[in-house]
Amino acid sequence: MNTSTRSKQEVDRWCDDFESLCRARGIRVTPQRLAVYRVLAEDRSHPKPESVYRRVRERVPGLSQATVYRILEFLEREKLIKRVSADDGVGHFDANLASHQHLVCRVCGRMIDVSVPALTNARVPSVTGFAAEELDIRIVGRCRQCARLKAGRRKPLEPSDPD
Amino acid sequence: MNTSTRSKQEVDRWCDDFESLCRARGIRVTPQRLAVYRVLAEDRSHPKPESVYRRVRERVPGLSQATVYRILEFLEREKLIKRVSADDGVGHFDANLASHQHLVCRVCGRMIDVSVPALTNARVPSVTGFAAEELDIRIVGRCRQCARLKAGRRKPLEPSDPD
DNA sequence: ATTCCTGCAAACAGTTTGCACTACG
DNA sequence: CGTAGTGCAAACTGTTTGCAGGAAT
Repeated sequence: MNTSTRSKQEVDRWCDDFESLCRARGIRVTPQRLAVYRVLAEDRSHPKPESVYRRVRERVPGLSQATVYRILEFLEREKLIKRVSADDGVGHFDANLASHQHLVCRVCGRMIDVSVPALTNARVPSVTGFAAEELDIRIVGRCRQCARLKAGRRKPLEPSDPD
Repeated sequence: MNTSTRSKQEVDRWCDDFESLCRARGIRVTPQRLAVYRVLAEDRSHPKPESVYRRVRERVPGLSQATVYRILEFLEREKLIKRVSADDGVGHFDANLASHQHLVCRVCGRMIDVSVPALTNARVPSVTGFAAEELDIRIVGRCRQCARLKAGRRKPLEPSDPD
């Protein structure tokens, strides 16, 4: 099983839920929004806007980059997707709203979903003077491929979306 | 006490350590590097390159932005400072290498150091096929100021470096 | 003296915006 | 039909790079 995609049936279900949730909330459902959401639902690799754009465009030819940015920002504001924190300075998005953590390779930047029970169940600490809502946990290290390489090479693999 | 600065004596000590560590490692010590490091040591607010530039420039007049970027990247590579993950798409840096967490306000973006024992002591989980090295934990919520404001206002306060 | 660092300015990459047009509900 | 969404292109912000001169060891 390819770890960076989801099964078609799961994706279909997510998209159906997405569509009904939008309608219920009075959010307009456009082909562009549906397509952006679907690409995110299919892709576990936390793609960047540019990569979302490339893939959505194959299905919605006229699509413009600006629209992708606007949709991603909008869906994030509506809490229908999440923006995941990364230190490469570019946005990464995730349709998986369930509590989980990310393995982050410090060499290639790849980000892989995991769910470590001890962390998923960790209580959000109470801190005075701060309304803590959730924990965002990244496990930083080296992925299998990068761990093999001897130090020295700078960028053995391209970041998150190699395609 | 101002939570976003460190005492002069502590800063001096950090800078001394920094300088001797550089000499020991054969890293050239330039006024620019020293000044960038000092600004980071003084500032607990995880400043962006632009804000580091502004402050360092007051002390090193000729300084160019490119140099700040180069120094930040260099110091990070040498593990003398850390780049902290943020989702505003711009780099944020931290001279505090001790294990700690960040409170991140989802409204204004402010990032505050905390050390929650339960999290600081959390064991780095072992994940097959991944050489896990450290945990990067962000506690996301609303800071005191932003928690007070009723929903509606978009950006009550400016992100991390208001000055 | 040699090697590495810095300043400058231009190039770049990612993201945002104004405006006219289109389409969802 | 009205409002909100989209496409296009230009503007912007943050960051990187090439090169010539300068400084640290």
